[in-house]
Amino acid sequence: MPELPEVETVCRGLSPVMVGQKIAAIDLHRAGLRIPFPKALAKLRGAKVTGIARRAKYLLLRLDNGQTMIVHLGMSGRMVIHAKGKIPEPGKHDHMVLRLSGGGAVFFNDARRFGLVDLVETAQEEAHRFFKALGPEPLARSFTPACLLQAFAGKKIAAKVAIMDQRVVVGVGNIYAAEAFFDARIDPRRKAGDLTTGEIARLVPAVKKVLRRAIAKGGSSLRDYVQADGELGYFQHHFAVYGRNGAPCPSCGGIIHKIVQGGRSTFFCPKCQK
DNA sequence: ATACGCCCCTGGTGGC
DNA sequence: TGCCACCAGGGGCGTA
Repeated sequence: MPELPEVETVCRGLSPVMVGQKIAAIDLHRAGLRIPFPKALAKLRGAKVTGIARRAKYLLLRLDNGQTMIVHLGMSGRMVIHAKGKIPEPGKHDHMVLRLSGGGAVFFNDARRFGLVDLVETAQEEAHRFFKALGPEPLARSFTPACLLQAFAGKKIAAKVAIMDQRVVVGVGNIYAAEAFFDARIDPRRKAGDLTTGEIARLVPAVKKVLRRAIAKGGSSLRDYVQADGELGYFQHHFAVYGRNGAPCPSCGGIIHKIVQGGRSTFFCPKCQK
């Protein structure tokens, strides 16, 4: 159930395994996930992976045929690396198997099937229906307080719901939204358009901080994970508020509350976050 | 344009 | 031990 830091970790873990390798075969074990698997996947045999990038929570596998394979892990997707000679039979939820020229394989496993795989001409990537409306990357320099202030202007929805809108800024999921609002000491129930310049100036660095910290943690755990079982991107986090309803606030010792916003759980400290 | 609810799907967990 | 309700970190899309 990856958020941006997990996807970034998967991206970094997959790179040394896949970049420079050719796709020897792609095995599909069902018709598709959230969207049908593109027919053209079958034609990728022999294409070389030239790089792996991330946009929002999408993994982008750059190929030397001018195309990019887009992979989204959804809520439960995993990429599992199997070394040459140690490739098991695909299991129930291993929907796509990428076999590499070096003899290894990468399994895309997704129990809930909210993930997706698509194929796009790299040159036309920006115009892809999933990408054309995306906001800035949260860790990019272009994501500034001025930028968020403008995006929030006039919005009547709760600020925490708004920060998860991919048109405002990409990749801020439910966990890190909660953590960022706690870090910035802002009540997640506040209307987005009501946040002051000063609050926005706290929120933007808070978003960057919680994401950077999680990515750093993922990176440090990467080697162990690959060695353990090939599964990428899942590591132990420590959260200040997420999932801690009823527990003491790490700052004031008060009780962390849980509410529902936009159908998702929000955790916050009413004493610290105003 | 904005806001909101729905839906895709399976598995883990906790209560009874 | 079994059953079952409930919950889960995403995000596109339809409707008002």
